[in-house]
Amino acid sequence: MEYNKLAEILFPHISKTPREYEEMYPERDLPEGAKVTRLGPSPTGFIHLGNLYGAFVDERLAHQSGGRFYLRIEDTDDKRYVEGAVETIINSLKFFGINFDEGATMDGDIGEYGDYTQSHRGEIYQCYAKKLVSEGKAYPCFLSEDEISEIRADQEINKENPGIYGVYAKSRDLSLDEIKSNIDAGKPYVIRLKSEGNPDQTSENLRKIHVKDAVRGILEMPENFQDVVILKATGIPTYHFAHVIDDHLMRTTHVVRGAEWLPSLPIHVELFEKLGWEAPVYCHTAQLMKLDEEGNKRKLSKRKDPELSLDYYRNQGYHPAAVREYLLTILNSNFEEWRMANPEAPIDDFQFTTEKMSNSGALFDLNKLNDISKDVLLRISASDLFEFLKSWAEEFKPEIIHLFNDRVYMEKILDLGRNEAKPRKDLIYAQQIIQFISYFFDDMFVVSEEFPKEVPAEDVSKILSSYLQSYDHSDDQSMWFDKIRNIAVELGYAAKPKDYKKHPEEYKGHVGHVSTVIRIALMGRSQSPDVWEIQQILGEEKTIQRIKKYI
RNA sequence: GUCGCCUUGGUCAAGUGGUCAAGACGUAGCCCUCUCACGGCUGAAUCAGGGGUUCGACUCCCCUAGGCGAUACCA
Repeated sequence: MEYNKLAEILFPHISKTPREYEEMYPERDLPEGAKVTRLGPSPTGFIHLGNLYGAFVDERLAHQSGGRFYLRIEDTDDKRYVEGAVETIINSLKFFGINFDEGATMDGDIGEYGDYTQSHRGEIYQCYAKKLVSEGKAYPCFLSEDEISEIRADQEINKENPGIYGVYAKSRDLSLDEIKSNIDAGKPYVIRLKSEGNPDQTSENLRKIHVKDAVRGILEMPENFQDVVILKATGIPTYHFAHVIDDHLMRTTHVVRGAEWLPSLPIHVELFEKLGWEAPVYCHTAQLMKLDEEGNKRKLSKRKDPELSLDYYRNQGYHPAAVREYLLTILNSNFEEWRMANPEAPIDDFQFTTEKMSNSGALFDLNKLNDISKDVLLRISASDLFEFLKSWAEEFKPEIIHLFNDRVYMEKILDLGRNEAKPRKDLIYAQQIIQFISYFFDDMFVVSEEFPKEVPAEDVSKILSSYLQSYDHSDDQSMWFDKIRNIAVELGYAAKPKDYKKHPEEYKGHVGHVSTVIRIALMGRSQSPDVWEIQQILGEEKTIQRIKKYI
């Protein structure tokens, strides 16, 4: 067989040589140890927490080592393409602090290793397919869909491995003339790898390959024996081929991808070998899981889990720093420890390592996110928090944008109780924060709770009118509370809850019940931060106004 | 079915032959306290099962089970 002739017949339009591409995309000039990583989303327009999780690994690996992190659009499956998806991907990741150094952008490519969109790289893939054909390492396969399903049916009956290999690779041995006449007859074909693997997986001489994985250590797997498709009938490459070509030519050093790729790793290893290239370091990360209705762990799914879409967190108004911090705690088991030792340190000071990554899938834990978020928000100034909430409201809750008209007022509210030795941690995410502080604004103020049952109706008005009478906005906190104690005692309530607990028969209730009445009148709810502090923010006028409504 | 990966409390997990098996979230109780939050203290709760190897196994080996994934001209 004259493979060179075959290659010319199949790829007459390919004039560039592999060598030219090698020169076009030379080794990167980066410092020792610098890592080059990439994110390769398919443009379905949907990204979830799992994508962010992976992107974060890429980003840290590259930027921690002084390397490069680029975005490559993997759109070899035109059926999945969604308009505007690239923009969504870039924006969402940017919001969560993932920035690319090069690759596809909304305004075209940035960087020397493009094109960064796979559908624009047809000639490159075909050039290398041509090379493989010319070396007898790949061949055109004319098997139709029907023929392939027949083969599969046979294999199932015979309990053999499914796929195109060995004797089932019927197009392997076609002569040049047969191929020519097939092509002239207009028969569609794909290009398959001519695998040298041994299909007999059970035999003694089954060959194993060993691959170093930065997360999982040395992996031992059976070699590939499938004549996998590398170029589809359309001339577009499959993922396998595109991955190998692109990550070589773009000089990727570390390939971070989900563990679902583990089973196809042998294919990639054989492709790298056949092309004479060194494979990158693989980092197969565990998948983020979720609990399904039956209580089983399940990989995050794009269709089934819209609530794990990144948009969900933006909608709820989680601060990106909180999401990053959460992701890092599940990404690296020693992060939490580090954070406790370095509560104020910027997150980028943490040395992320692939070795500390877990290799079993973590369940997403909203409780933990919320807990982390409280601490993260505490470290953000009221001024920054104001900006964050305002831009969140502009996007997701325009009807409350007027709350941000009075910046001084809002910042005081956000800072309430945050500057003490034991600061309050009330704030978690925007949606929750707005609800939490709603009573500061007349148009959102509603009385949603009953007065305590210990306080009869006539006492409510007595308490509130005494309170109003004695109210002095300039009282300090202890003067203010002494007055409440006095009101309580005068009306037959215990000055201290402990007294009431000891002798419940002697009192109607205790000072806590009395102050709850005031709290409900002012805030509409029985639970809130310190009343005196709230009044100071609310101002004298609004405070008196709200009490007066009850008299 | 076959192949691969994984398996410590409800969740995230430390642990690499000898530990009373860390810690965090959650949870229960107590303390602080005018409510809530914060903070502090205390508690309940884990090595999937079975075989080996060893003086000794969460740690090494084998088997089983379970979970997840792959088995496409999807990625």
